[in-house]
Amino acid sequence: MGRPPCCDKIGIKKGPWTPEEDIILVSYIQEHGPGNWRSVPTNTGLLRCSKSCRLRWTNYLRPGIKRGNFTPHEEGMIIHLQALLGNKWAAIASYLPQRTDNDIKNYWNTHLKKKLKKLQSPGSENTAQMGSENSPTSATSYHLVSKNSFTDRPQIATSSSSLYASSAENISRLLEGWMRASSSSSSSKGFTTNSHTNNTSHGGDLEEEDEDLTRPEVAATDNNGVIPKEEYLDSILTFGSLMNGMESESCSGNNNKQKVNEGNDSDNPPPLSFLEKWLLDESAAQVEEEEGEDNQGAVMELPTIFS
DNA sequence: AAGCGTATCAACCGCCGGAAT
DNA sequence: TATTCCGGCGGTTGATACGCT
Repeated sequence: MGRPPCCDKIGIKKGPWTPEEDIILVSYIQEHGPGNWRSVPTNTGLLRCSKSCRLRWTNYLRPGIKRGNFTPHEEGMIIHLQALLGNKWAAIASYLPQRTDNDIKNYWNTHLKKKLKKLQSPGSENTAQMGSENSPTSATSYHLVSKNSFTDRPQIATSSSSLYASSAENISRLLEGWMRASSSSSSSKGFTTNSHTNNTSHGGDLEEEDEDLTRPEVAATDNNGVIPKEEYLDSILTFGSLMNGMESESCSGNNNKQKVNEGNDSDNPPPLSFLEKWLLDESAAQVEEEEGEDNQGAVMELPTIFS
């Protein structure tokens, strides 16, 4: 009974994805749109199982993904949503369209859990309550009083500055070349641009600025044939656009875009609820907050509307 | 500089629910 | 209705980067 694991097949490759595989996958999805993952390995020749393809796409290659460290507002949202929903990372991610559930899950496990534990520890004035690991907390009122408590976050450099050590230097350079050559013309089309416009519709806060925040440490491509991760991703996506979109620009600008967007359907939040209204309000507040400069020491107090 | 411990995150594993047959 | 298939989700792991001694 039950079906065998899809990855049990002989010849299925595991482990980190190579740039070549990324290009193949992106090209294929740009042409056919996400979905029907079962057929992806077959049609692309990728020696990966369908799950692996889907995961790679949704967690890494999908356009509109914001990388780098989380903003205090995002942290607040995650904490609050976790309290409300429990470890429903996909649900939580739907409120943070630029973040993947995997990212949120990782961030929770590596940062927030500890942070809350700290705050929860005896003697601490800031008592942020946590429920059991897998269930929503009963107390959903958090007062993460001082924004300073977030300042010990690892700096951007930790994740986004890590270089994507390409296993195929040639591909990296090829991609770099593609990107440079097309940056002027493709800057207004293709995945990245698409995602930008796509995600600003529901509370996607300050993507442009956030990108700026995450990019400075990513200096220009170094001289060792290693490209920064973000630039690498841009390259992959641009490459995919060029591969599939060049010959039929209008097609890629419409049909494919739509298909790709379908892949983000899960990102489309349900109709506005009380929670969502609050989140959007918070988002707006966040914009003002960020505009006001980094306002160190400012109070970030989460509302207690759910208590 | 080397060794060691810790943090981070991409990717895998296994289960579940819904769709298809 | 029962069975199989597929996509999705959450938990976990392993490789690597990072920081400290």
